[in-house]
This record gives sequence, C-alpha cells and structure tokens, in this order.
Amino acid sequence: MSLYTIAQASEEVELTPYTLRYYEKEGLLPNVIKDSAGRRTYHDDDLQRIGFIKCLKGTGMSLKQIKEYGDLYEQGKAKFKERNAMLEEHREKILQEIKTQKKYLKMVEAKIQMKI
Amino acid sequence: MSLYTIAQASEEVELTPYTLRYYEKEGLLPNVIKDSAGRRTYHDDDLQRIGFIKCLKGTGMSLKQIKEYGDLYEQGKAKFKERNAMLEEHREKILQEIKTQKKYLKMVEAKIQMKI
DNA sequence: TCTTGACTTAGAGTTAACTTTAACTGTTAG
DNA sequence: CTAACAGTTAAAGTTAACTCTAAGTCAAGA
Repeated sequence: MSLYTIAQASEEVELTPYTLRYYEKEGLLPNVIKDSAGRRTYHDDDLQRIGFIKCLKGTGMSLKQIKEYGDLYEQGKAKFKERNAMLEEHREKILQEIKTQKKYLKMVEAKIQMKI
Repeated sequence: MSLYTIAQASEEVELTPYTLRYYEKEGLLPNVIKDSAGRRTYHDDDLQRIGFIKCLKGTGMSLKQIKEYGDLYEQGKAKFKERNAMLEEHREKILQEIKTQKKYLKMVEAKIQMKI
C-alpha cells in the first residue's frame, strides 16, 4: 500500500491524528496532499519523514529545531551543508546523551545494590 | 564545607534557586532546614538527594514518580521492597532507552552519510 | 542609621507539546 | 434518503516543569 488516511498513518507511525495535524500546522509536514473531499492522504515518503521526525524528537530535538531542519531540507542541495552540520551537531548531542544515560544507569544500579 | 545557601547549592547542583524551591514545594526535598532568619541551609545529604533526583529525572522519570520514590524512601526499611522494585523497573526503562537512542543514532548517521 | 543585597512567600505567568472541543462537511451502508 | 462515521477547521484547554513577580524580612557594611 502507499496511500494512508490520517487514521491509518496514525496507526502506522504511532502518533495520534491530533499530533499529525499539529505537526503539519507547525510546518513539519509541508507536503501532505488532500483528496477531493479535503481529507489528508499520507504517502510513503510522508511516513518516512514522520519517522525521521520521531527520531530527532526522540533524541531531544525540539519541534522548532526539527522545523528548521525540515525547512533546510525543502531547499534541497543548496542547503545541504547547513543541514548536515545540524545533523552532525545533533549526533554529538546523542553520543553525549548516551554517555549520560549510561552514567545514570550505573547510579541506579548502585542504589539497587545498596539494599538499604 | 557541608552547609550551603540556596545560591551555593544552586551552583553546586546546577539547578536554579527557583527550581530548588519548586522541588521542595512539590515534596521532593522534605528535610531542608532553615536558619534562624528563615533561610534554607542545604546539607551534603540534601545535595546527594538532589543529585539522585537529577539522575531519575534525566532518565525520564516524572517529578510525580520521583516524589513517590522519595516518599517510600522516607518510610525507610518498611518500604524497601517497593522502592527497589521501582528502581528495577526504572532500570529496565533506561536500558530500553539506551537501545532506542543507539538506533536513532544510527538513523542520524545514515542520513549524514547519504550526502543528498 | 541607612541602604544594599540575598533571601523569604504566595501566587501568577510561561513554554512546549500536545489534546480536546465545537461546528461543520463529505462518504458510505442500510 | 438518511443516519452514522470519518474526516475538516479554528481556537480553546491541558499538563509538566519550571520561572518570574511583588511585597516583604533580615543581616552586614558605609
């Protein structure tokens, strides 16, 4: 399949229809096409884009920054450098965050072992 | 040193005085002692507690849940089992989160490599 | 003594990210 | 034909976690 109603897309990407409309309103999903009755029809590339949005968001990027990234993406090759710089910076953030999580994991494990 | 004003404690734990007062109001810091002039004096064990709050919060536990944990902690040995069960469950959550972060890291790295 | 500065409180305001409501429209099954 | 249903919009409401304001207190230095 390659066309989805908002309900189907919602199921597929595990976000509510409310959230999908909200993301669109915020400019994170600029290319959602509507059918003759004005209903959104999500395509595979929309779902992929949403998947990447979830990735960025899940690693702590704000919707505002994700929009900035998406806006650069819209501008194609011209903004490739800027866009990739954002991703590389974000990559560092994720690496740092994984380190922090591991440190916190050790703290929790130590507390569990304390047995008091 | 083992006594801190709110400004010093704030510096030490990297949270604003506002946040420290807020945490206290929410019941996360039940034992903060005040001096004769009514000013908070933070002790080393307060700072340690704040450090663990930061750990739990930094790994995605809500302040509400952190308070629940703290309340069990206040009740000492009697609630040890319950308290440790919370931590073990949280430990699983952290492990899962680290996995997810690693997956997302790979996605970002793949996007960087795409060069388009 | 006066003023400065760091604290106090209760309560209001902010921000991000949804989430819901109300009123409406178009499609489909009976 | 009509009722139910799945969608639409703009705008209001919610939640968590702060963050700030206003009005006041207290101690220390000039």
